[in-house]
Amino acid sequence: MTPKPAIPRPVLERIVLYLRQLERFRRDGIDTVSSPELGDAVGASAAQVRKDLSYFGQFGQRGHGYDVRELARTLRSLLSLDREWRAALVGAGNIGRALCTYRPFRERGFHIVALFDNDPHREGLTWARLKVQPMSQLPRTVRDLGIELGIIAVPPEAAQLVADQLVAAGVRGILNFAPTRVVVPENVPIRSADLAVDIESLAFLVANRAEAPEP
Amino acid sequence: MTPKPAIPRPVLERIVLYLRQLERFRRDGIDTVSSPELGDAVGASAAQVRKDLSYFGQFGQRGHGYDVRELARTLRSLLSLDREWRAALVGAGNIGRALCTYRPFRERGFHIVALFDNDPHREGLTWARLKVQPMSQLPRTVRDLGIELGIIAVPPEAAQLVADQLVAAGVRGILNFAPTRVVVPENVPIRSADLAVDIESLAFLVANRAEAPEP
DNA sequence: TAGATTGTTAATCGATTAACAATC
DNA sequence: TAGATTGTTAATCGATTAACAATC
Repeated sequence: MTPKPAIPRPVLERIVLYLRQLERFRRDGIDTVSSPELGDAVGASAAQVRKDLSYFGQFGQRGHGYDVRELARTLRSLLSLDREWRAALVGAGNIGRALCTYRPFRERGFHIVALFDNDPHREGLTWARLKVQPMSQLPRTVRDLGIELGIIAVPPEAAQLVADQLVAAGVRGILNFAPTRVVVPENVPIRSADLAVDIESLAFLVANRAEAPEP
Repeated sequence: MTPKPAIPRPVLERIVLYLRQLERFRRDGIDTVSSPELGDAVGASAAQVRKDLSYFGQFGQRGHGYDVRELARTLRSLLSLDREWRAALVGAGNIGRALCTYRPFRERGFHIVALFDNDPHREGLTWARLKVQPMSQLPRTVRDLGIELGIIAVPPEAAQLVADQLVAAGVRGILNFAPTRVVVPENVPIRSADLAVDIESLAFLVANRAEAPEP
């Protein structure tokens, strides 16, 4: 029995982009796209589009391309984005507040349904209709609300402890915004959005940017 | 004349992590680290640490390891993180507000010194001592304040236009938070922090996570 | 000196690109 | 049918890992 081959990370991320673009095409009334068209729109090559899609199956029609609406629906389903996801957000600070009402999350069905912070000054605050709860409430709330995802938006010093608590409470995946490494059991996927790494590497590129762009 | 070899993107990102970790070691009073120690701390192999550092030079002492303080200072300098960077933030929405006071940026010398938004409802708002300016002020402000970086925190529909305006105004690098592709001249480095891609790919991994972790 | 650890080269692995037969 | 475009295989490219001589 062959276990389904793992999707390489870069492929997965591009598939997400393809889906997003397909939905935009749809909104623009476009019914069919070819791999070069889809590639152009997201900054990938036609070959890459086809190769990436082939990890998931065969969706095109030779000579014609892909049906926008159908491929979008299929990818949404394959990515499990055709349903709601409930998340607990830990850290009632600045980014935390922003994420509570973050449109791209909402539009995709990601709902932050509980808010936690251990700072007594923040307990009882209400953001986007959510009351900030103490961490002691985490396990109960995760269970009661059927929360599957945890979002870490605390200072780096606290991130590992929070991750441990999230895992213990039963979340199945973690999105980490703290600029630090967090170790979790390998059956709990974790993705880090490390904004500091982004801006710092950008600064390096600016400071050392190619004098002469290729002709 | 050999142009200095480009640093691969993954290498650059890890170097940023090494620097961060070295500074933590320093704060903990650790004076010397070996490549396995540094690697462990950031989740890289010892070989990778050494290989990565070798893109920038030779910093270790055989038989002893690396001097924490000295390597940190050297990397800070090579990454151009031993100086201040001024950024203009476009988009006075939720993420914009969070970024204005985002500690990891501040601590690294990234200062948001001007705030722009074209929504008349937001003009005149003041966040973190910055008054929201209309986009028409961008070129003048970039010039007057010596702004080098632009941060895009507007809805995806507006992102490309804002990027064009930032480039025209003279910023040298862009950090894009809008969940969309943005095209800029190739002498302007751009990094995208696409939080939607992060959470969506996380959801896929959760929904399809390996039943049995490797033994 | 002996032990430890670097810096670098060679081997491996994985991802991207190119090419093209299949086929709508 | 002829033209277009897919799905896939093979070739290339790039990044990671392993190994080890150099050397502190």
